[in-house]
Amino acid sequence: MPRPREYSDELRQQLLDTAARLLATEGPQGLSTRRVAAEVGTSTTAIYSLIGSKEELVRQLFLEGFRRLTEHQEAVPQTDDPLADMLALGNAYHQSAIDSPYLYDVMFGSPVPEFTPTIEDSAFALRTLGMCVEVVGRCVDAGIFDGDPDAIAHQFWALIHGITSLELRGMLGSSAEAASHLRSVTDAVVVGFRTPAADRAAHRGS
Amino acid sequence: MPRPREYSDELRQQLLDTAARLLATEGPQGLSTRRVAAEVGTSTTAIYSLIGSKEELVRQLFLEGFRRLTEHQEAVPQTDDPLADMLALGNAYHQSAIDSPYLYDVMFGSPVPEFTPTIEDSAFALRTLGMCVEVVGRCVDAGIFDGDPDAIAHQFWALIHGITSLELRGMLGSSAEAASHLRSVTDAVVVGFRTPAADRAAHRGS
DNA sequence: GCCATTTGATAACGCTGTTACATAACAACG
DNA sequence: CGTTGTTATGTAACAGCGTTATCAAATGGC
Repeated sequence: MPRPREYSDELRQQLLDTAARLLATEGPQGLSTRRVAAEVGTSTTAIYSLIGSKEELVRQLFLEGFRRLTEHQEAVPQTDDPLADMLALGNAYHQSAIDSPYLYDVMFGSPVPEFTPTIEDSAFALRTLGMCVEVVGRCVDAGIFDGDPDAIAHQFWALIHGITSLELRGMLGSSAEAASHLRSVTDAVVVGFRTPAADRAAHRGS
Repeated sequence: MPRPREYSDELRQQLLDTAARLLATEGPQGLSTRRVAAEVGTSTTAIYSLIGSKEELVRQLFLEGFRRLTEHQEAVPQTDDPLADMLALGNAYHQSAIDSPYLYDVMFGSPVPEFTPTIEDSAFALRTLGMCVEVVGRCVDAGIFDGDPDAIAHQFWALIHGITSLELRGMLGSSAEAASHLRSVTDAVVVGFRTPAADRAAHRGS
């Protein structure tokens, strides 16, 4: 009875791909429902039938960003030196962000007012940390670090994110300077993670 | 000959204050030229005559944010323990951000698509670091840290910003957990800054 | 061939930032 | 005192946005 579907999964994917491309090349300003639909050669109705809303469209970009980040992390070869592996993971994270600045902004900023991540979105994003927690765990097992792997992984992540975020906003000077800061501060914090937490606390205010 | 001005500096300030209030209470979504003008009891024309554009309006909030941040930093009493002073500065920074999350987002995110900071804006923002550089310099002079005060200050800043930014996006758990991370990672990095950079580099990959 | 049903583009609604226009208010001059 | 010139500033329009109601087109079953 019904007219066969023409809104296919393929069209849905085309919309998402076009949205990702527009975001990457023109930034959040270029990402409008009309524009996306026009590029694909359909109407905005397709977005509402196949995706639901602009909020949902951007959410898909957000999730895709973390999927790609996870892939990049998993592509980092693991060796028998867990500390080197962790630093390599940090560098891969940093490079991913520099390669896709607008996407990184969707993941950690709010450049599109329509979309703000929900608790579930954040929970999904946090899974990206899994690999980091694992490698930190290996560092602890090897006696290189002292402390809770989960906590250390979060803190290492925050450090890399802090450098990356400021660099993307041009607040750390040239990319060479930013890279230097990244190297120096990761080296510094790694030294701190080597030291038992009790000793570190004792140093405070001395 | 000309009609005397009725657009006073006072009206301009009212517009800016109202914009700041709307941003703080309702977020970027509540910040529209019509809304701001209506709250003050004038028309949008006032914004364009006295401020110029929405971009300029948000820029003023951006600059005001850094001015207030500087004030908060300067309110931190300095003692004869430079390391304690630096940690206090970091805590003040963190608290400022937590107290005004939307404003912090304007300063370091791009929640209002119309406004993106220029080089000059970023340069102004960087002056906030002055106090941090100074206190790090005192740490170096006291033999507590080893390295370039400017670089260490930037890295310390990035660390605090990284924790703060992730916390504001709900990615570090409860505020208690975030505070714990902040404490732990600052302790760790301080230990690293104590160690000469050459030694730190030597540790890498070992 | 006709009907029931679904598809999906058109067009509208309300919002946004921005601006052209018109009105209103005032200072200076004859 | 009235006219003129200049400026202030509200009104209303424009273009764009996200969203949705509407309606013509298309199709499988009878």
